[in-house]
Amino acid sequence: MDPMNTAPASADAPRWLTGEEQRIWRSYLHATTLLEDHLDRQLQRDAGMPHVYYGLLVGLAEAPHRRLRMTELAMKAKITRSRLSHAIARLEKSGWVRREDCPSDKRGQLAVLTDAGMEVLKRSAPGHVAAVRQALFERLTPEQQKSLGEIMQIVAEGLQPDDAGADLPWLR
Amino acid sequence: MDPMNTAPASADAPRWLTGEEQRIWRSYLHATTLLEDHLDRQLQRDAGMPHVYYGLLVGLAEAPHRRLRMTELAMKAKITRSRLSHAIARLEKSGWVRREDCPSDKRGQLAVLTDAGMEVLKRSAPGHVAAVRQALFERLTPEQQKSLGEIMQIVAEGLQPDDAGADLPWLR
DNA sequence: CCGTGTTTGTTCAAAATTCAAGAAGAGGGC
DNA sequence: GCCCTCTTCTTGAATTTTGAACAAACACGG
Repeated sequence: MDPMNTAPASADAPRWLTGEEQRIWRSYLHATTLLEDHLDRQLQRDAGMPHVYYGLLVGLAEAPHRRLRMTELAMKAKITRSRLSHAIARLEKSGWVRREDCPSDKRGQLAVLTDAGMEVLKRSAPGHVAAVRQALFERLTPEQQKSLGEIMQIVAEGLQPDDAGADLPWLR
Repeated sequence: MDPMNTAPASADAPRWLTGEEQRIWRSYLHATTLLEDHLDRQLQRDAGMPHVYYGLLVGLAEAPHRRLRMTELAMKAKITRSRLSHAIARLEKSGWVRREDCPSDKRGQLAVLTDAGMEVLKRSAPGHVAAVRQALFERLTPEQQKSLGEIMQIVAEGLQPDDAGADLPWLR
């Protein structure tokens, strides 16, 4: 009846994590930071860019005509437009991306993957995939892989900026 | 018999991710970046520091006498000593940590959690735990939580700098 | 005690990220 | 048209992170 009764946000007696939850959370933190660092170093060494930037090139390579509006690319990569602006500037300086004006919207910019960008992707993709494989998939059973996919899907959905009000169902 | 036969590293025909593996990997990337951003903003707003810094305070709070050698703290938090140096400098400027010389090793430094640091921890912990709960645990079944713990444990173990040569068992 | 190699922690500069602010265009309503 | 609001993207400054280089102290074989 009373929504405040079932979700006391953060007031009153805080509900701490149980010992088991703490172990899970710590494992999560350790695994994710170690993996991200690992891939960052691998790509910095082999491709000359951090993991996020690599992800941007992949996003462009998959898009029709290898180009995407800034906002779309930002959403696809789950980063802010500001961050993307800086990132694209850097990738442009490296010659892997160029900007184009959007014909239909004079405010808009298209990020376009250059041939050089496609090249560096082709060249570094195998090593990157191998790293992901070795760090993640090779260590997990098929069941664990499936489970991981479901779990991450759920978590991601719960955090989409779009679904911001998802925890206020009575306002929908 | 021949180790090279079972692990062609990254040469020759690269073994790409299957469609299902790609979905899993993307979900992983989206979930982890969204969650880390979410917690970073939450803590920046409520505690005035990013998530990693908060983790450092927690690490100190758990340590005997609320103090830890720099290297130990760095290992506990899975970050480099360089990064830790900067972070501690910042936390020191905020008054939440202070440095002490290590008695037994003149090279060493101890990072010590101050009372003010303990205060900010106490004050912001409930909100942080609530955020973790809401973003992660509340959305997963007990089985999924258990599975997540096991998976992350495995991944983390595989990336520990200590275990660097774990994929070269014949050298052990 | 003297070298030699390692560990510890810091520093610098360069790179990356965040946040707030802002310019410029789009999209209506009137 | 005009006004108002929202969207798009960029910018600049401050913060954070990285990687290499470094000094100081340790460890230890000789």
